[in-house]
Amino acid sequence: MKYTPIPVKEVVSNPHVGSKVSIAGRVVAIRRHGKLVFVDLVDDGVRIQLFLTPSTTGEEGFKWFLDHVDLGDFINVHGELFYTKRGELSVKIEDYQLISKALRSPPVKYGHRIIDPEVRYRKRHLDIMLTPKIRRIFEVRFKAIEEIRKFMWSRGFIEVETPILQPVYGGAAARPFKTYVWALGEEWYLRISPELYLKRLIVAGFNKVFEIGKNFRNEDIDVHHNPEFTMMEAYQAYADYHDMMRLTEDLVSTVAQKVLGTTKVTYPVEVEEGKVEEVEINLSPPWKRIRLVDALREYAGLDPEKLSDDEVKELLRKYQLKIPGGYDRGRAIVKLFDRLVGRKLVQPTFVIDFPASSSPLTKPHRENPEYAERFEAYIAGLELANAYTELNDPVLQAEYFRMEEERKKKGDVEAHPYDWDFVEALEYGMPPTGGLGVGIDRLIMIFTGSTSIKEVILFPMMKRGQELGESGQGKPR
RNA sequence: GGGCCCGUAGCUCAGCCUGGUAGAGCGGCGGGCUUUUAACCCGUAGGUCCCGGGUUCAAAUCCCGGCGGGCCCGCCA
Repeated sequence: MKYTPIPVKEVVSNPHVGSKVSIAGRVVAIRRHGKLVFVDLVDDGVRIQLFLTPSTTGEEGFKWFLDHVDLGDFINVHGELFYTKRGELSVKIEDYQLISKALRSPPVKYGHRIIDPEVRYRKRHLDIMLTPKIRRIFEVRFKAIEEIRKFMWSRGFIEVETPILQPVYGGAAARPFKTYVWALGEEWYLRISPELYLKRLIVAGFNKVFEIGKNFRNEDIDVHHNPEFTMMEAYQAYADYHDMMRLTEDLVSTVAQKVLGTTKVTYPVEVEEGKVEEVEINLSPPWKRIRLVDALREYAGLDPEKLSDDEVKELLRKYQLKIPGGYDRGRAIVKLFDRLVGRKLVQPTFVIDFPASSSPLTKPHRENPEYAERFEAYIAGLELANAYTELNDPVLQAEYFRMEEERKKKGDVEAHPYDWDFVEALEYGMPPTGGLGVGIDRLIMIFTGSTSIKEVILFPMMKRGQELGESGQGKPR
């Protein structure tokens, strides 16, 4: 190329009118007015207008441009910066080269939304290319992940990587994806959580670790769930779930401030039956803390501590809730909470102290062993985070694993498998530890006001479609 | 897993109820236009009506099955 292009972003942020610039980008609009042509060029998400006439490029260059440059092509441009009569910063093209050809024209005009969600998600390159608002969602996502790392590093956490392929899955209640390792001749799993490996690192003597990565859960796909999703998990020695609550609210509010410039966001919430409104959500600490049983009392008018088992079972029937692996009072109460309360928690709320039997990796509550020192953080009705004071007693952990095995035998496909290796690790001694998992995709939903997780995942899982080939989007030229 | 809705030109959609020559706008292409920016004006081309089967003299339209998508419910501690 004759000239080395500089980013359009630099040109736009500090325009030296009258100087010559060399830029490159994709042609997204051509407006022809006889012998006077305006072109919109986009480079790395930044748009600038180009201007050409036979007098700027020469008759031949002018004609060649109109004959050969199409929407979607990349061109390299050299020319003078000036303002048009309407006051728009533009580059007067003196020289240009076609540097890459688009064989399909874009399906919609730049700046417009692609309507069909199937096209948007399957051909995300088009969605992002043509719709700056969509690109913005992902800019928020990538910046937020960067700021999460900076925050964790600043708190002294080290970032680690643990296995995604695991011989025994664990750390959550979920069905796994299976895979096969030819080298070993064994069936392995994609992780449903990094939890048990991260706790091994606490056993190893690292005091503060975190990992950002994909988890895989073989479950249904809906507006809140994608089978592969991104979690940030953190573990801190000598900490408990109260410390994790402070860490969570500091993390979310700090990252929001850095990325969005504010700790207030708006999100569409169903304020009453069938009526959705944009509600302002304040992410500043401290967040509300409420015991799970109190939340049921406050938001659903139920008092789990006074209900008999028969009454709990009746409520399960009423709301058509099932407990896989057989009735368990604690799990039933959590189910009722999920069904009746979760979606009502719009402002940031820590729901704390879960029934012990629902939380097999959590340390029993220091004052009442019927409960576990666990919380879930809710924002906009979304479960954003899950955390607890980690169970570091290998004897009790082994007992919980045995109970999970029993549940699995009774048909709970999501019960934990027994992880002997993890129990053995605990037997070498693990300090008191607080652990936290934050759903990154859901955090980005909250930051961007997105009501579907697909909006914040670059390539959400979709069923195999037909090969569109020549009938695909954008007409082949 | 259950319910409802959708699939027609590159895009957005009408036509379907009540069977009879496949339409519009935008985009494309050609022409006009010297400060536009969803430019404008004139002209023009463009179809696997999602796929398969059935009914019928005749199916985009009616019926059955399938595929894909969306929303809701269940499930997701």
